[in-house]
Amino acid sequence: MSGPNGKLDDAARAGWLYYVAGNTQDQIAAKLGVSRQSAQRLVSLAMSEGLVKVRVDHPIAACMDLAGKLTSRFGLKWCEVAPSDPASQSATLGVAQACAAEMEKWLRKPEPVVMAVGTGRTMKAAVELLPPLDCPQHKVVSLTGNISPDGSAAFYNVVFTLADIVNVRSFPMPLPVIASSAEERAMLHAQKMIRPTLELAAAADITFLGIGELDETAPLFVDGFISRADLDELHAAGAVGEIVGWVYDAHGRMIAGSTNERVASAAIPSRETSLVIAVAKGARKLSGLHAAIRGGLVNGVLTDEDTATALLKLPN
Amino acid sequence: MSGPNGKLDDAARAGWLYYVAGNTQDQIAAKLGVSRQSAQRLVSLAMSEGLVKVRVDHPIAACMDLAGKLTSRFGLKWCEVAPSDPASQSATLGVAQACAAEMEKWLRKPEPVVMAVGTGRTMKAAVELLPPLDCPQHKVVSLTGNISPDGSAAFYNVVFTLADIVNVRSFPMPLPVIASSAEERAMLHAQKMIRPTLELAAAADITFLGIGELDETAPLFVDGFISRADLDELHAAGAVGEIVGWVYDAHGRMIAGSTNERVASAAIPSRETSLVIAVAKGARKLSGLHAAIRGGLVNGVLTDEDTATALLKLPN
DNA sequence: TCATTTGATGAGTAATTGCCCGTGAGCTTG
DNA sequence: CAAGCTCACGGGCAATTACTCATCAAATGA
Repeated sequence: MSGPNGKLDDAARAGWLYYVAGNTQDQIAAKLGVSRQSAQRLVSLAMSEGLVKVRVDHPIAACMDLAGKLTSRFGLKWCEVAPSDPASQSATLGVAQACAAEMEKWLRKPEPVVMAVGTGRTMKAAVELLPPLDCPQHKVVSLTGNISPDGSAAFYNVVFTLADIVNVRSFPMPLPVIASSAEERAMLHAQKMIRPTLELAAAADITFLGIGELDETAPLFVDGFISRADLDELHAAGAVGEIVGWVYDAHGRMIAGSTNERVASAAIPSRETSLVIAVAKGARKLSGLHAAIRGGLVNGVLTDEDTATALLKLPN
Repeated sequence: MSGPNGKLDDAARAGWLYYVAGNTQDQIAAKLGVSRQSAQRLVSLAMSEGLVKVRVDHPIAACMDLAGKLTSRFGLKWCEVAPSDPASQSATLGVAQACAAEMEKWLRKPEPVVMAVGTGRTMKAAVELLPPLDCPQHKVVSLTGNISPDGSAAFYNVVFTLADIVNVRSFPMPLPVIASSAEERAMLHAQKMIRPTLELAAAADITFLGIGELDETAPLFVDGFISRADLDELHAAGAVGEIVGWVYDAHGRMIAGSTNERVASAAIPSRETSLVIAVAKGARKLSGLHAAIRGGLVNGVLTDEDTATALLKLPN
């Protein structure tokens, strides 16, 4: 009767009665003829010995699992993985929805929050999914300029879109994305009207950023912010991705010189004081996302299952 | 975002965080940005929607499951199924251990208990597994006589064995198992010394009984309590099993006449006032056990996995 | 033999969970 | 448009569970 495994037998019994039959620990104690405390120990033992296995039958479960792995693997502060929807090959759908949900969560907080936002198609899609909200206590600041090279408003700048939907104090950055020279950038940033916005960006509590790829379809190039020569020069320097215009290599180190000397965007908010979330999915953004994570440019990730799986196969 | 399935997504998330990640409902509430109560509802929803599946990885789990099925199928008050140990083909091992454990549980109760015991190899094996106990508050009464046809003490009468190990007031029945005639039985039962024992048996709180098969190896026949002619007569009357000498048919109805008119054993205690547990396993005892259950001769069963599975395939 | 260690136990208590109920938003119906 | 209805929500509270601690008995070892 009382062998060394008699204990585990009882633990299994207790676990079964608790998790499968739904008994309370009091009932289990009565049925097993032990004290309630012992029943509790048995249930706990059954769990810690792995006798009880729980699985969640829902696509979300795999996502939660991947998010947990990414978090511990790359030392993230936050991570969420959206289901990859094989039905729609929309570049953004699942991730954008999740991003909108997370933004909404922050915007619904009663205490004032400073939210910084980057730019790009994914971000644009996300803010368009936001429901109308009234949150005058918050501030939303753009990290990038909103002026295209041709002088028009940059289409993928998202602060205006967001402000259309959400009643919030918004702070666009009335600058070009990339200045024509380092000197011009310095001059622009020295403007009285710009300083408060830059300071606000640096004080962000929460930051949502898109990742720009730097292949032939690089948004910076396609949208005309940088030239073919700039692109070639960046490639030569090992550039793999870009965040609000700042270009970095495969280790997440900023490229020295080149277009980075002229980027008019605010710096990425401190990962010490702000939760900085990269929102990106897809094979084309994989290396840029990976580099941003391993380089510590971001401390939060929002991506989809496929990309998360791919990330886990890459080195730290 | 908030589709009809958004709710289930959240429920799955909550269920995952709760059961897999081990978060408290407060933590889940914080992560999902809802109130604790809502988190509780989500966890509960995940469970009731079947999103969360729990399984216990232990031989015991299958036993608990079978026990539950037997209980509801045959309307039992109590049921336990011991694992079938393929390693040892001992006729009794697992079941006897479980029987000993259950007996011990009763004997450890502080309040006085009247325990009635039947006879047989399984019961004998069970009581031999009992640890020494001191419980003078209880009474153990034998339902069967302890005198063999040759006048010696019946070997498989278990009260003496039990009393050797456990310090308890024991009440053997100083009678033959089967009298030579109905008249002799009446006379024996009328004895002054026997009446209190019979009354005690009728007042049992808990009863443990073996099931006797009635094939060629019927214990009653092999041990010489009944003759070949008796056995043939019983077969002709449809007998399939025997409990403390009382022979019954496939529906659990007592055989009228024949040896039953001479059985000196006490009646099986009332299933209204006593928990009457049949302790039996094996294919040879299957029909006898099944008949005893469906006929309501017992309201508790202790058997092994194989026998339990076989029982479930038989009609009510 | 006796002191020490180890492990199990139950009391007490803090934390967590389950559930009832009033409230209010959103919807249907007259 | 008002009245009635449904239902999700969160406050509050009781039940349940988890954990800490002191105690005790068996095992161990000098």
